Amino acid sequence: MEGFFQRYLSLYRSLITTLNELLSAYELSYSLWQVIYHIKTNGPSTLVDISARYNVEKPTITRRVHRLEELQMVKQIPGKDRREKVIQLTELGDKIYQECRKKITDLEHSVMEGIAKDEQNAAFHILPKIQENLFNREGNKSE
Amino acid sequence: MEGFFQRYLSLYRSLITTLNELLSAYELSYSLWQVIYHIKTNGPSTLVDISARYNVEKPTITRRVHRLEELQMVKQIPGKDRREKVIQLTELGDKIYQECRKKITDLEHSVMEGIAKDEQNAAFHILPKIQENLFNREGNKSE
DNA sequence: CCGTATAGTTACCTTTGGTAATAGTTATCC
DNA sequence: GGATAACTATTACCAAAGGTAACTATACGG
Repeated sequence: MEGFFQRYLSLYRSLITTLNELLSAYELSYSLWQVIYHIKTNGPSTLVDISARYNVEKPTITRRVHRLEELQMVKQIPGKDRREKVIQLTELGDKIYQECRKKITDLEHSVMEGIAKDEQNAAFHILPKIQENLFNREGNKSE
Repeated sequence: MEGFFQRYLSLYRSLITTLNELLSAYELSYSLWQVIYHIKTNGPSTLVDISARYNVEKPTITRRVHRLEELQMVKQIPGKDRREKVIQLTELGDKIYQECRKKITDLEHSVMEGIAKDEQNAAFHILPKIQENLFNREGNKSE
């Protein structure tokens, strides 16, 4: 499958730019959206949860959460552990989630226009498999 | 196809990190690799050629080319036009291209292990179509 | 109780890319 | 032919995103 990476990576810039433009209407970017999405999907979460989920360092998530607090889309409450802070959506955050979710889903549909359903499914299935293969290869290298 | 973007973008970080690690052995990154790849594929090129190809601003390419010059993988010669500088690979640049090309192709293969050929083909075909759909959507918006 | 692990933060740095302005060169068109 | 526009490349400045190291505060295990 020579040239696959090129095609894959070529799409990236277009896609992330479009998403960021779409989200900028709410003063968001895709990286901030990820936090909102994770909380919405997994319920109130800690910084460590989120950083583990996206395989990103903690300070990166600290920053994102602070930004979302400024935007009043998220608030932190103490966890059971006095170290922990549990991050949850505010009402505003939830409202904005709904709106963005809709727009992103629309975009997901419009981007697939004219593409056969079975091709869409193939691509959908293949992506996590590639990621797994990548991960395994990484593992092997450090043995 | 809900969740497609998430899957797509989740793979991105893993992939670009792996590629950058692979290329770091040659003091390269994927963004520098693009320049080498373009010259190798399209022959000696100007800055404008490259920036148009990757849809990236000219100063960005100026920087990449300067970096590649430092690494002595690329050199600039005057074009027919006294404004133009034509960028071409040095012998070293060509040698490194060959080595990286091989490693990247190996990676492309290993990442597809255990994935049916027709699924691979579907994904391969779908990516440019998605990009085109994105592009058309962009176009419509500014009308 | 003390050493270690964990959650989160802060300060600093790197990579990557964009925008605006500019110099030098060529094209165009009255 | 000369003014004006267009084009190539560069420079300086800025922004987004993420990483590392060091630190604070708290929890836990023996």
